Amino acid sequence: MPYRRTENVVRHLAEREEAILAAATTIAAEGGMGAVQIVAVAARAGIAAGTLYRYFPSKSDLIAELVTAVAGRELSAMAAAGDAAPGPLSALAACIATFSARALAERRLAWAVLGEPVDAQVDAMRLDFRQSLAAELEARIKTAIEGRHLPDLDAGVAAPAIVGALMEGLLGPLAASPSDDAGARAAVQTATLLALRALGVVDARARGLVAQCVLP
Amino acid sequence: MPYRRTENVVRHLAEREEAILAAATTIAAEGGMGAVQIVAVAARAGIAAGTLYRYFPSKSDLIAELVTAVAGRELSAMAAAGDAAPGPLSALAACIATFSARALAERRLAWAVLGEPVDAQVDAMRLDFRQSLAAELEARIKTAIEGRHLPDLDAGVAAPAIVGALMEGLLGPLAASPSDDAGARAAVQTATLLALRALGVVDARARGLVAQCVLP
DNA sequence: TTGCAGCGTGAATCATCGTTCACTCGTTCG
DNA sequence: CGAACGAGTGAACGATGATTCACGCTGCAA
Repeated sequence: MPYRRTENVVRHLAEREEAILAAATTIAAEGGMGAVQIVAVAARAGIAAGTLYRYFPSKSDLIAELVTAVAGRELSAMAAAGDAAPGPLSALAACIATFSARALAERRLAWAVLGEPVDAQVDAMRLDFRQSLAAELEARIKTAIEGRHLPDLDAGVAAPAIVGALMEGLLGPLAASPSDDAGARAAVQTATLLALRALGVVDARARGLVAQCVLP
Repeated sequence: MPYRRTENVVRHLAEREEAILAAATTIAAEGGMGAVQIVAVAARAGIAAGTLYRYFPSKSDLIAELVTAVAGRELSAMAAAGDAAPGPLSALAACIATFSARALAERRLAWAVLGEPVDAQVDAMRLDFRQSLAAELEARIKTAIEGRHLPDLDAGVAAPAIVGALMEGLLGPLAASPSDDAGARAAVQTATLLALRALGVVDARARGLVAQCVLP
């Protein structure tokens, strides 16, 4: 029974899978989803195209893991920021600001994973991410409504709308890319302010809700 | 000098070009941009693939004309609705509500032309459309700010954000599709309300701003 | 040291589509 | 009524990119 899974072998395999995923992520962050091609990823990871298929059964699976990883990281950060906030409204504000700030910090990657045009097969996975983002917001919006912190409104429309607004207002090709850190911060604050006001918070800025955010 | 452009010939050519464009639009409205393929469009128009190239130099040009046609129609409707309104705020409300209502009425086509993932070459044209939408809104937002109808805010972020919010909140795959006319109207009103509040209008509903819209 | 499991390889293959082109045939003009 | 023009055709081509596979090589096991 030769070639048992030694420590060494296992580690090597895991490292290589990690390297492939990292290569794919880097390429996505540099050139968008369109640039994530098997040969390119393999080359970046220092292996041949065929080798990649020893680790991922198909390109779709590779992309799925990539999206899942990024989404998981972002969703946790967002949830953590929300949970750390003192009340429903500041939780919402923290979620929105955190998501915005982190997305803006890795703008290209965020856009690749969230909104950039790709083929349909790949798109299905990103849908989950947007769905989860919207779900997280929707839950917090509903909580705030129940606690009378927000006026009654259709959270099912509002949550996706906020996701879309942040995507298009901060990440998409229409958005002006902030040149420096201060500009980015200002954009995040503007976006947060817009989102909170949309939900019916009239004096978000005065309450100091827009300043919160957790950076990567 | 044979084969001069007779009335008949000219009309025939124009009709055929129109038919091709109509076929492409229908296919886009049914199956999204991905389904707009040369052979499929040609078949739907009742001609051969090669014939299509007598009318459009490339697929990109075909898509460009398709997007331009739809965009022009929608932008005019939006501008008209805005111009007919009595003041800057109701103009904004009318623009947003009109766009939303018309987009929702042809949801699949609107999404295909505005947001649906496709390849990069095609995407450039849709960018113009989103750009124009944002520009129209931005101008009206600035007017309203100058007239002190809105608080000071960064219109360059707000306008794309609203476009994104409407796209994602009403058209995108996350949005629940309204089953009936009343549901659609409610969704449009919710979206309009959110957008106006985001801009700083605190009592949009009370002022009756959200009821306006011009249907197709 | 030797045998062999299984990783690594990368050229070949397959699939998808946009685009072309040599040819047919209906229409127009003299 | 022909001759010529040019619309129409659709199979073939080309480009791109994912996926496969037969073979070489590495490094565990005995």
